[in-house]
Amino acid sequence: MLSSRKQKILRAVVDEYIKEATPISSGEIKSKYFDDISAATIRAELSTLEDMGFLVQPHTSSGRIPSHLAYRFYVDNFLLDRPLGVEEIAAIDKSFKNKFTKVEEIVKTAAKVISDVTNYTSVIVLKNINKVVIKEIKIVGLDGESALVIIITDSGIIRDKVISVNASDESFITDAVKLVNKIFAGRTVGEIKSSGADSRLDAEINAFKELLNGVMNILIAYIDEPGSIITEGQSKMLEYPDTSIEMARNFFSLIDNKKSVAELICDDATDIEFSLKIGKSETGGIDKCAVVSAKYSINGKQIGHAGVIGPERMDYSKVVSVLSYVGDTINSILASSAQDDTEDDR
Amino acid sequence: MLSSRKQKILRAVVDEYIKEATPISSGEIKSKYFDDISAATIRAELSTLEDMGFLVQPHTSSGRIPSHLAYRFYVDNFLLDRPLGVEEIAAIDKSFKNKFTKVEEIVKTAAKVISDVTNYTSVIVLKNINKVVIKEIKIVGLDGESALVIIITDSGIIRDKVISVNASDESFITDAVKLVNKIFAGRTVGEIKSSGADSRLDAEINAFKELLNGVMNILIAYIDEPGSIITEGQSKMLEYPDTSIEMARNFFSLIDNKKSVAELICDDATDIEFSLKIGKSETGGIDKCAVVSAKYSINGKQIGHAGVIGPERMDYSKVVSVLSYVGDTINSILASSAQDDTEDDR
DNA sequence: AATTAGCAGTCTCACCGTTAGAGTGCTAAC
DNA sequence: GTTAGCACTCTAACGGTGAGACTGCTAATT
Repeated sequence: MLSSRKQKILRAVVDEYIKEATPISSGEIKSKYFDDISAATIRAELSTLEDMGFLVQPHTSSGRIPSHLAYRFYVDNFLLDRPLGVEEIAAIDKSFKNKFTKVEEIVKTAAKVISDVTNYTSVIVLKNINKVVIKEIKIVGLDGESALVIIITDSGIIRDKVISVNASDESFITDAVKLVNKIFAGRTVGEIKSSGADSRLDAEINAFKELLNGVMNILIAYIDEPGSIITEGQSKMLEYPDTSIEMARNFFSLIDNKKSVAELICDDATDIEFSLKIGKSETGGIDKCAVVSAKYSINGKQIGHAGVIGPERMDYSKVVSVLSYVGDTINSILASSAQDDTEDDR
Repeated sequence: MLSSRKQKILRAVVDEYIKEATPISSGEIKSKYFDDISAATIRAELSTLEDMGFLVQPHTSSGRIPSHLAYRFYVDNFLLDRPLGVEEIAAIDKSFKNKFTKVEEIVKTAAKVISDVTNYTSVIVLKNINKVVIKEIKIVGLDGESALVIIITDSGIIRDKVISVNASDESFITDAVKLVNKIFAGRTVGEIKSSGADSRLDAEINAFKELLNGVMNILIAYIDEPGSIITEGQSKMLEYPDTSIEMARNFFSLIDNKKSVAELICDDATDIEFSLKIGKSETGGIDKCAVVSAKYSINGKQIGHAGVIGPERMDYSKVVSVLSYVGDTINSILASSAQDDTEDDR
């Protein structure tokens, strides 16, 4: 275990480095953090902290910079739930004051505000959950050649998409709606995909085969999608003076690959609410970067993950506070409208 | 006017520089482009081309690199309609083989394929045209508290959005639809915005005031939006080895500002189909970058602009070919479905 | 045993000078 | 008008040097 003085010094190095992005010397720490001990003593401590793997010296006569171990220790031990400032809370609340109904809108807003308030790139990954229950399917004929299919579930509209049909007359659509709801309503999307349409209805189905296939395809596409990924503020990473062109390249080539972004943000390994990945090995190859992500849920049902990607020297406390406040806000918006639903399945 | 030999030399410098991104020497040009004249002669020509402002020497003893004037001359004189390769055509055709109905989907696909095939960042700006005529408005009640409003115009669905209503019973919606269509159908969005709802209907309107306002707001929001801007392949810019961190910063800070991107891509000043902006002064501040953009229209009606942003040393011919092929493809997809519409208003 | 002042040692950074090489501009000859 | 040849210029790379920033060590101090 680290002596409390070592901890204080380690914390000082990380705090200063996060602020300055330059190696920190013993003298600097002495003048800003300690009145009672000398720079020499701090030097001795720094030296052992380096031996323990927490600090790194770019070269013999420079100050120390934190290793990922140091950041790790920092977030594990010093991460305080620093309350957000009034302007930050105001900014977040303001973004959410509109009424939303489509999940995508809320998520987009959340991604934007997270990025704006933290000044880092934000990512939200929305799970397409098998377990979502279809409440009702509406079909609106458009022009005799195509129709808009609206799929309403217990968590709102999950999809509305145009399919092509040969709708001869008005009643065709009305009948189709009845049939489609008879088949799909009340079941979960997962169920439908695995079991297919109910075979006992074959006779009825034949008449509406084309339309039914269209709806089926929408549902299957929904499940098969990796989930929607929303990224905001990609350019934020470039605003930090110590971002090199290589870092930028690594960062953007990862960001452009939706699959790896999703993997990075969706950390289901642990049960804890927040996941912090620091450094090359933990972030899937972006050196000097870190990822903070949180599980988001509504009424206890997990709906996705939200996260922030930024430089290793990141304001972790702020990011965690923002992620958690935005998560609470979303929850309170959506929970109210879904309260009358089924019981929690925790 | 430039002698044909000067033109050949200028073209050689630009071609080589686009390939190599390094200053081009007289010897290089001699060996790759000329058998009949000596390097010394080429040197003399290079020197006068520099005096004329077409070439720049990074330092006295280096080769020449093109100035924007050179690129400008190059695109004005040497830009040939190089036909696309089979794989490129195949890639584009493949992306468009699905059936689309929402304009956004097509545009997203187009942006993606343009970026993929050219390897530059692509931008599409879609105009929200006042002149679009509302064919029909459909309203689908969802849960007694909210309803989905679908606005269908002569160019397809332009918007579907959830609004909140207090729909007491089924017939309320049915009546509302009748009223809404009575008021809005057949008029253009621009008209509606400027004139508001028809005041003679005031009595009828009162009952549906809330709902009507909701629809009105959707239409107004549509007009007031600067038009949707879709950007794809932002990271492509970083893939070029001569992209510096400053270039990247300039580039991304511009890209993040939707308004200036739109201004850059939407060049209505000239009547010509393609617009090429090269260098800092023409591109709104991104040094060493160029923008190629094209007007896109359907059935002769202009619907927006598509463009590519990349390094000044860009494969202009390829970009122009791709933009024009994609434009034709979109046109042929959408024109067919809208053929039965009103006559062209050119 | 921990702390500290003092000092030597080490490394970077910014200069400078040098050299090799690349490429030009000029000149005189064709 | 063209060209060969050469002097000239500039860069990039390398090594050396001195100032400055910190450290690590040691010996004295508490």
